[in-house]
Amino acid sequence: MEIHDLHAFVSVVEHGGVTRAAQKLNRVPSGVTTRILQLEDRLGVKLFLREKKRLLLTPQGRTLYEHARRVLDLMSEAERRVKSTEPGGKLRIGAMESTAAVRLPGRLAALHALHAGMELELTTGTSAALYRHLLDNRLDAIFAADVPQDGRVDRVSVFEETLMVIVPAGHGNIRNPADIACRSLLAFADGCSYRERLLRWYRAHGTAPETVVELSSYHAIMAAAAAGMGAGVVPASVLDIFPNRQTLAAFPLEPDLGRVMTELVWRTGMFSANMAALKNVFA
Amino acid sequence: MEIHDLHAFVSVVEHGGVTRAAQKLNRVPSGVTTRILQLEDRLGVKLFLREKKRLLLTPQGRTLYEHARRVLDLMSEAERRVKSTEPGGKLRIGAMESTAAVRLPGRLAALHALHAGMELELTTGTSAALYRHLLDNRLDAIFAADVPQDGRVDRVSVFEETLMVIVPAGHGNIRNPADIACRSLLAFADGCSYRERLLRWYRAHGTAPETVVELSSYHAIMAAAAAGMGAGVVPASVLDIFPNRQTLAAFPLEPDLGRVMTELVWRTGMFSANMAALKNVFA
DNA sequence: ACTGTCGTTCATGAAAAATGATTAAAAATA
DNA sequence: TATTTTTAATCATTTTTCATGAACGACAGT
Repeated sequence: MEIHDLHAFVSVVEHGGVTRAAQKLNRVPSGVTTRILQLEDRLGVKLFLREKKRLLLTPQGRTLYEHARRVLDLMSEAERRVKSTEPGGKLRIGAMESTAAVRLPGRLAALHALHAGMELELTTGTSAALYRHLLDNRLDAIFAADVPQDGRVDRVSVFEETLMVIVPAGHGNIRNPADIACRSLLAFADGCSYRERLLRWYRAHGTAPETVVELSSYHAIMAAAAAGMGAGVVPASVLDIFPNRQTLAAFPLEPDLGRVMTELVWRTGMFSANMAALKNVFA
Repeated sequence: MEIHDLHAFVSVVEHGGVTRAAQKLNRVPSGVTTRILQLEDRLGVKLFLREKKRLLLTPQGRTLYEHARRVLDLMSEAERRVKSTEPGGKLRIGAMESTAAVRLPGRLAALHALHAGMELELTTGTSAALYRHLLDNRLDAIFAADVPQDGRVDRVSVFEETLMVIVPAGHGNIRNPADIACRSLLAFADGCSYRERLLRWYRAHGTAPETVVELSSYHAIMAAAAAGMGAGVVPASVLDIFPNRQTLAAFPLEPDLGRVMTELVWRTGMFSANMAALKNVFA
């Protein structure tokens, strides 16, 4: 039961005869006959009732026809979709928590409005985790920071974030880690590139936070910082949407560590129509 | 894009490699590789990204996979259904008006209850019209009377009807056409075997009705007869379900013409599982 | 009786596919 | 580090499959 056979069969049914079917298929009638006969033989079922010189579809033939028609339609649909340069179907996007919260909602909505056929799947995670998933082919594109140089991926810069050290309101100015009154560091899960940057900053000044408290959302970090649990680090854009902004004091990290590029990264050779549409919206 | 190719492709995707796919397909790996490469070539699209002897599905590959999976499922479903000896799918039944009204409802309901997968399509018409449709393969089975002997069809007797000549209540006994006081004959459309039988009866007695009024339902015929418009002929079974039975007088036609066998008829060689189920309910 | 149409049968040549051996590169193991 | 396995790809060869064209038989319409 190959597509070729079904094509011949369907053509015979729809054109009501081997000869006309053969013409439509640009084939010789005897070949079409052989196809049908072979099909009947393999299925062990009579597809047509031969009467005089006419072919009458048997009930089994009708059953096969109905299915064959759907199969052929589905096949051409498949070919169309695979070859299509139009966006459509699933696109698995990964993003850092902060990016997902501040940068993506508006533009992803715009993307969806532009290409209704696209199904966007958004997963959040740390830059490191996202990058692993990209390499494992579990994500099609990620928004991440500090992604290592790697020949297997292509990238384009999309946002620049400014990292802010946050402490309770009233805290004095912060120029280096020693200025931070809080001993605890409030941070995101391991693998978070912002946390990594802050720790680099500590190390650069020959020190380290006493303890690190891992929290699972930026809102939690900011709320904890406001409550005096410790110092945290968040992008300025995230800080801007924090409802109780006035409960926090915030100081920019020194530029070489505090200016972070968020990149849109995808696997080289995996630049699909969906990827193009995504890139278009952001870059 | 043949089914064979799709099989190889989905197997590679699902087993994550050419080697394992080849094992599952009882084929040699090199053949599977060639298949995939050919598929990519014909589609003009990279299905896999080759990275360090590993195959990673591209977005286009994923699109194809999703469709291919459905195609293969549909194919096996088709094969299953075609080979199946279980009733299911459409069965196009034709019946005379009288049979459809009196004999079929109960048993067709039973048939449907027995095989929920069957879709019964009932068409009514005269025996002659039904027979034509059967030969044209527009019906799968018919309930009809006086179907000609014909090597192209098989048959089985299912009901015996007794034809009754009906006239307004109070009419005297009827033994031959001359006894009928009414000049008009109320009859079904041309091609109705009952009407034909009644006319044969007239001819056998060397006479003919003055005029024939064609009506489109047995209820109309009985109502018209009750109103004195003319004489009609209906099966006793139909007469039994007429609401105003007492407004009519009815006399059986002489047995050789008045006893009519209704047969279930189908085309030789078209005895499907559905037909078997139908026959089982009636014979 | 003639003519044209239709589906089928058959032998033949051409195209396509599976195979097995081989290679190159990477991963697993010692 | 060295060795063994595993993996996908390439190539020549064999096998299988398919389309072709000619011939045939059965019918339909003038």
